[in-house]
Amino acid sequence: MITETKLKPISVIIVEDFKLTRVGLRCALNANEDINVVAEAEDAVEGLKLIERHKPDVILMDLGLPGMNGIEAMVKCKEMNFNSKIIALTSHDRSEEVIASLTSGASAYCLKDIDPNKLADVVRDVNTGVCWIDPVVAQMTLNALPKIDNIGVLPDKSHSNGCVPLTEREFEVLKHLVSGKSNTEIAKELIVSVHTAKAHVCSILQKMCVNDRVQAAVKAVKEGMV
Amino acid sequence: MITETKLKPISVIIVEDFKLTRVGLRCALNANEDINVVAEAEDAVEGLKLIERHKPDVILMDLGLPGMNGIEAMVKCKEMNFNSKIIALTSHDRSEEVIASLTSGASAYCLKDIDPNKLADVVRDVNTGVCWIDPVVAQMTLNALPKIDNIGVLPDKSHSNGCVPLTEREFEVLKHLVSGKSNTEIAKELIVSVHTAKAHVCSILQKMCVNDRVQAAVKAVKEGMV
DNA sequence: ATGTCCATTAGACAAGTGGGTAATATTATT
DNA sequence: AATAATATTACCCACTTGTCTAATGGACAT
Repeated sequence: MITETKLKPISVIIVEDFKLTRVGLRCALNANEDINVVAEAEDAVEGLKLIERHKPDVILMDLGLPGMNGIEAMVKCKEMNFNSKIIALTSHDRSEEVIASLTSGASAYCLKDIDPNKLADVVRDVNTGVCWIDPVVAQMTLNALPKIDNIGVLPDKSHSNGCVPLTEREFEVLKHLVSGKSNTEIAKELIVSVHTAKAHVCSILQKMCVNDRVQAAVKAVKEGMV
Repeated sequence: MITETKLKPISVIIVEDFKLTRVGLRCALNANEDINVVAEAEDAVEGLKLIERHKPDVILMDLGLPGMNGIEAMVKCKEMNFNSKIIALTSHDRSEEVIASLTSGASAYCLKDIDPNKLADVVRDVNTGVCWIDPVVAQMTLNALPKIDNIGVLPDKSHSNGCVPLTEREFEVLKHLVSGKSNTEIAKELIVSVHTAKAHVCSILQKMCVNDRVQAAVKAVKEGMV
């Protein structure tokens, strides 16, 4: 059963300047038991405040906002470092806007004429980490990806990163490592001895199959495990 | 759920070498009234023949096929120019594999441990043109998108590297640094002494306003200067 | 020619790093 | 109750890193 029945509902914040659209979104989403719109904002500044206060699971962000636009807002939002997923919502289908959204923190890109039920599905998907892109702009987004030599990509040697998962603690250490902290600083942060920090770093390196912390940091950033 | 009322079902072809997985996929999908698995293949060559014959709406393509691999198969498939949507299916989460799939014609990337009901949803989504990417690899895919910060869409990030520009040589060193090389290795690569390499690294750190090479590497990756 | 910037080299030094090995406590799992 | 995994600490050792001062030659501009 994937029905999220008795779990706590997905909390959502809507940032959208048109009142009518805002009401529409709220109604469409609140019609679902597993989704709960906890707040709404009509501009980015207000939105960011609400996001900071509520730390929602999912943020519906209109791109065409007055004042600070949606993309700037998403950047600031990501800087706050909650784990909120962002759905970019717009009526345009400009290529740069799509790419800019997705590289600025959005996990999904929806056009406003999306079916309300479908939108609820997207909210659920995005909440689990899925990347979802509207049909109208999907192809152009895929075309923007850097081309890689297709042949030889599959040595099928299953290993790379996923094989040995990091423990929670190691993951915590990794985050500090990526932010450029030394072992001593990491130790201080986690309130453990330097020896412990070193031990964690050491096993992180081995599990990630890299030789030093720089490689670990780069790999972590590139693969989005931060 | 969105019940696709009495329209003709979505036709699907499965290309997968493991018989058991194949059966599992077929059962999981055929359990849905609006989805109809019309054919199955256990290798790419056979798969392409079936695809040509049936012109399915959606193709489930395993990447780790014997002989011609799934990515090659997708390229050939796209060359046939039917409008079939492709879902890449694999158990790996290697970054290059994901990108290669999506640039070779796939509209979706699923790991094999996906929930069967979810897979049916993905089939429906993809059939409408959506791009859908598994949570495990979503972030790394988004990170692979080209950064576009010179367009008016994005906030003016002059702080990034604009303060003090790196020289060509330093840039060269930075690239090696990001790839995880030690000063000794960088020196060997550039055919200079270790002292030189260290000197370059030192000025890179100062120009990038960071304290150590890890921070430099992370910043370089995040801001797309590599 | 003079000054400035860059690339190169060098020696020295304090601090940090990564690899060993090994021990103990806590926590799940069986 | 026994086992396994994880977190924690410690010590030692070779090596790396980042900063410092200092020197040399090339390029480019005023």
